[in-house]
Amino acid sequence: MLSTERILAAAVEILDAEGLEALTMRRLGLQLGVAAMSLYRHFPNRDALLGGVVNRLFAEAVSAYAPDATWPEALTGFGLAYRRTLLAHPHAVRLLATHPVNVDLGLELLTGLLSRFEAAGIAAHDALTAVQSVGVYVLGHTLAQVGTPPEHHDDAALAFYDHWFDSGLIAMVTGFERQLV
Amino acid sequence: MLSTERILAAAVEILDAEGLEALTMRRLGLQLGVAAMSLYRHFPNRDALLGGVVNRLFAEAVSAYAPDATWPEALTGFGLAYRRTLLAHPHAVRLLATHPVNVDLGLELLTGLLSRFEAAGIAAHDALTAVQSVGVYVLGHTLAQVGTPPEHHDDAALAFYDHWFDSGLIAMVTGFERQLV
DNA sequence: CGTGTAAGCTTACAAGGTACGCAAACGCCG
DNA sequence: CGGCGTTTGCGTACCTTGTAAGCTTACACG
Repeated sequence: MLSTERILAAAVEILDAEGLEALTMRRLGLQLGVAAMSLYRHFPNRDALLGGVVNRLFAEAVSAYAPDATWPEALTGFGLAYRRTLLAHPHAVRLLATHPVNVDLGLELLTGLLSRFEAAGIAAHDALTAVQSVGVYVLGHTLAQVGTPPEHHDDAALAFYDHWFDSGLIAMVTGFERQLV
Repeated sequence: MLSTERILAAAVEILDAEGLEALTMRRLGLQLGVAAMSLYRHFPNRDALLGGVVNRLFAEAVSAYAPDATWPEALTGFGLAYRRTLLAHPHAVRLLATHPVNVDLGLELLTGLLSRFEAAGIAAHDALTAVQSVGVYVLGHTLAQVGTPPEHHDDAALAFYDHWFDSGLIAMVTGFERQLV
């Protein structure tokens, strides 16, 4: 029996194993032992399906961490966890870039993190700005990393990206620390 | 007479006027008064053509500004100019996200900016980290902005994105200022 | 048992990228 | 000036992919 969940799970499998180009309706149907057109009972079109994959992965990223006590620590932890999840699904990063995460879902998933700002007396509006800034930094950075040609995928490159990521993240978080009282 | 330059210029035109989905080989040929297959004399395939568009737009962005004296000012100016160019070609932003800019071209275009770090005695390696961090922040932020559904494209939204962008950029630059002695 | 509804299937079509080989135009040489 | 190789563009055709439309099967419920 087909279900939204089963379809999305299969989609992520294909994505991870074979990349974005391989994620066609027919290929996905094959994976599920079903005809391509059957998928349209659950999604109006391919784009909606990809959107579902995006929301699923973002949820995975955010659920994978528990926010620390202070907001700078929690914010840093969010950035690290988000990056870790994205790098675990390298072929999905381009999807995240082109299919924005559902805003309401994003806010709901991030309440834990946002509450750390609230506890420090920071306006919700400023908290959101900081969290979103880190979010787009992580996405942009990961895009750059997964976009490098495969011949550069050695240990030195890994170390370079790790260091670069940390520097930028630290700069941003400390910058916000000064900015937000 | 067809040339790489003419093709890329026409591609950007179509992109700006009709969006990324409209940029097909046939449509581009039409624009140039030429058959689709003729384009393959200048590009091995569509992806290479899109890569050309990306490099062209990045060059436009970087050429559009002269770096200020101190590196924090120059870095901020770069971020602002890069964002301005991306927002001037909203349909191209997804391209920039999926087709990384040629590294050597990027470095060459950014020598002016990097020299400001050098003048302050900052290691080339650290300078690159800072510049790239701002670059991916700008791209990520612009992706988020152009990805918002059109019904939210009012003045309030514009102000929101502007403020968010500035906050994140300032945080990052001041963060690097503290980090880089 | 009859029937209505949900789940999946079959077929078919329209785009779109691009391989392949031909044709025309141009430059260079004798 | 004539021949010819090379460059530039074209026509045709093929394959892949998303998806519209309508059919079929099977199960629930009276």
